[in-house]
Amino acid sequence: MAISVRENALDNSRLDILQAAAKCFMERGYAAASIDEVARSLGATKGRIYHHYPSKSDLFADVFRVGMEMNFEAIEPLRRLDGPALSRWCEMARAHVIQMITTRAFQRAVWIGVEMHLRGATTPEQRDVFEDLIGLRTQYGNYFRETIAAARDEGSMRFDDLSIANQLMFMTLNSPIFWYRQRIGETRAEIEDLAGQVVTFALGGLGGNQEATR
Amino acid sequence: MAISVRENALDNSRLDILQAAAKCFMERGYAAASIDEVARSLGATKGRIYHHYPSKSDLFADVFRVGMEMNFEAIEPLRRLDGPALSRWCEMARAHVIQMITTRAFQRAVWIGVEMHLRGATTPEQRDVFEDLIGLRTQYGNYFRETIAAARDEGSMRFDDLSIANQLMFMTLNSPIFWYRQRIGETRAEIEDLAGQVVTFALGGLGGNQEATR
DNA sequence: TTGACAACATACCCGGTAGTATGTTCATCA
DNA sequence: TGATGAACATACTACCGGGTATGTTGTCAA
Repeated sequence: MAISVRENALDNSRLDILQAAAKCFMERGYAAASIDEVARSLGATKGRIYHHYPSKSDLFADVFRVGMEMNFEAIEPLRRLDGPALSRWCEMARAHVIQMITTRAFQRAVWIGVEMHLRGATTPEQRDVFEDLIGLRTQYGNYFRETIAAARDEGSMRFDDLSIANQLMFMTLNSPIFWYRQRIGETRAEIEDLAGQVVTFALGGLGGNQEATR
Repeated sequence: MAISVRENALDNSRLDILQAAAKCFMERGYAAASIDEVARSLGATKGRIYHHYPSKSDLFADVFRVGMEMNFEAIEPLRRLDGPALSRWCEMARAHVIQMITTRAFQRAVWIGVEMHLRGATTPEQRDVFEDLIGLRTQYGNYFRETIAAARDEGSMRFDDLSIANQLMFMTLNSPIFWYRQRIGETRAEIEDLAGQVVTFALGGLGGNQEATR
C-alpha cells in the first residue's frame, strides 16, 4: 500500500508536469516553449522535469500520447454502436469536438506533433518515438474514415474523394483547438450547442442530410 | 531609367528574400526558422537580409503583408460581381482556395502570424506592426463574412451563428496550406478539381444547396 | 538509528541564434 | 576620375535555452 501511495504521488507529479507542459506548448509552440517556463509555471525548476523526462521531446511525446489516449477513451464506447453509420458518426464527431474543447491544450499539442511530423521537423532519435504516436493518430483517424465510408455506402453521405473528405472533416472538427476561448460561467449546454454547430457544419460538408441529426 | 533598373533589382532581391523566408517559416515555424537558414537557402549570408530588414519579425511581417496583398488581388475582381450572393461566394471561395495552394508558403506564414497574434506571442514592438496586418486579415475575412450573411438572407445558405460559420468556413478553405502536397506533373485541372472539392465541402457546411454550384 | 534512494533544487556548460560593427566591391554621378 | 553610397560579406558579441553534474531533503525499510 505504501508503494501505491508513492506511485500515486509520482503519477500526480507527472500529471501536473504534463498539464503545465501542454499549456506551454499550446501557448508558445514547441520550439518557443522552454523547459524553464514549464517548470516556472509549476513553481518548480528544471530539475523536477528532467527527473521525470530525459528530454524536451520526450516530454512533448508524452503530452501527445496522453492526448491521444483521452481521445480513444472518448469515442471507444461509440465506435461499435449498432444502427446506421450516419448516426454513429454523429455521436463520434460530437464526442470528438467536445474532447477538443475540454482538453484543448493536449489536443493542440497533438496538432503540433502531427505538423512537425509532416514537415519532417524531427531529429532521427525523435523519429522513432513519433512514429508510434503518428500511428495512434492514424488509427484514430481511420475510425472516422471507415465510418464516413460506410455512411457513403449507405447513401447517407455524399462526397468525392474519401481522403480529402476525411481531411476536411477533421479540419472542421479539430478547429476549436484554435478559436475556442473558455468564457467565464460557461455552461455545459453552451459547449454542447457549440459542438452541435461544428458537427452540423462537418455533416453538411460531407453531404449528409441535416434532418437526420434530429 | 537607371533608377528604375536599380529599384527593380532591389525589388527582385527583396522578393527573393521573401520567398525564401516564406518557405523557411512554412517548414520550420517562426521560432525555429533562423535568419541564417533563410540566407543559406539563398546562397547568401545574414548581411543581405539585415540590409533589407531591421529584424526577424519585420521580415516575417513583410511575408505576411505580401501574402495578404496577393489574397486581396485574387478576389478583388470577384467581390463586386452582380447576381446572387451564393454564386459570388462560390467564385471568391474558389479563388481563395486556389490562392492557398499556389502561394502556400506565404499563406502558411499568414496563418502563423494570426496564430501568434491570437496567442499574444508578440513583443510590444511587434504589436504595432502586427495590428496592421491582423487588420488586413480581418478586413479580408469580412468580405466573406458579409457575403455568406447576404447568402443566408437570400435563403441560399443556412447556418446558426455567423461568426462560427465564418470560422469553420475559413478553416476548411485554408486547410490546403496544411495538407496539400505538390505532385510532379500536376495539371491545372487537377488543382481546380481539388479546389472544387474543398469549396463543395465548405458550401455544404454553410448549408448551401449543392445543385447551385453547377 | 541509519543507510539508501526518490524527488527534487542549484549551478554550470555549451551550442545555436538574433543582432551589430566593420570591411569590401561595384555602380553611379558630379 | 574620384568620391559616394548601395548592397552585400565577414567577424564578432550577447544571450537564451537544452542538457548535465552535483548538491540537498525527506521518506521508508531494515
